Amino acid sequence: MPRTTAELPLEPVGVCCPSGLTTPMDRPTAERLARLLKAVADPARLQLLALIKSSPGGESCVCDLTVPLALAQPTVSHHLRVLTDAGLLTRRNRGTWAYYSVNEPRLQELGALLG
Amino acid sequence: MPRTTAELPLEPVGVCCPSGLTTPMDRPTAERLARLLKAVADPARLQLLALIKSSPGGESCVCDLTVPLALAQPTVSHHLRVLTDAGLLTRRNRGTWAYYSVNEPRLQELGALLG
DNA sequence: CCCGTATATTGATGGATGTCAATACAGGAG
DNA sequence: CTCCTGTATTGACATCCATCAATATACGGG
Repeated sequence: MPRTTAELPLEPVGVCCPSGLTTPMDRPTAERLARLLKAVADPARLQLLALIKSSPGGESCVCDLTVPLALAQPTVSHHLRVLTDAGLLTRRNRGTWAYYSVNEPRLQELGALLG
Repeated sequence: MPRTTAELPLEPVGVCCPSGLTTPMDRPTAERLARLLKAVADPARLQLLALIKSSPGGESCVCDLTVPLALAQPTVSHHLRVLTDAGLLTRRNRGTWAYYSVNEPRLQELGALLG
């Protein structure tokens, strides 16, 4: 994956399609939504979302996440990037630390897609 | 993937964890949920769910799905199997035909997980 | 019993992806 | 400027996965 710069955040769910898969879906739309769902469909990333969301202030820095996930720091950074590129996390730098928080409206849009 | 027999349907979402990722999640739980989400995180399978759900009677046979998906029949059968193994589709045989319908409560559980 | 149709399974293949070690980058302390 | 610490990126590797052609299985009709 030769990507030198951050990916554009994917577009929101709601603009493209009705909730609940109530209508046939064309391929391009399905591919966009699948990319978004793939961002969530990973055990480490689910744990990250749950951890960040349930941590005090609703945000965590990378160093607080590697231990509970039992993964190497670059791996955690990778997952955080995938979630951020999907628009599900927001990064905020404070000094040397990078704090991530969950973009909840975005998550809810994804959930509404299925339900 | 040497699988000679159909997989057990995965357990429902609700039994394992609160809605909305409001609490830290252990690895085994995260892996179960990720497997479930992976079943949906594919363009062809999203199209299948939308197509089946919006077809008359809420069910379709394989032969009605290959053309709109523009995929070979074995590929469609494969995706239907993945969704069925995840408990998101139900198969009902009528003569030579296999009719699939969406297990909507199951889908809603998945949606509630995120929202 | 044999054929045609509908569906499922197998095997092979190219491409995506999760993981880590090594390295690069950035900011603060001294 | 120079170290140290926290984070991001690169490169490599193993595994997974979507896809199709070929084949197998199942069912109904004649």
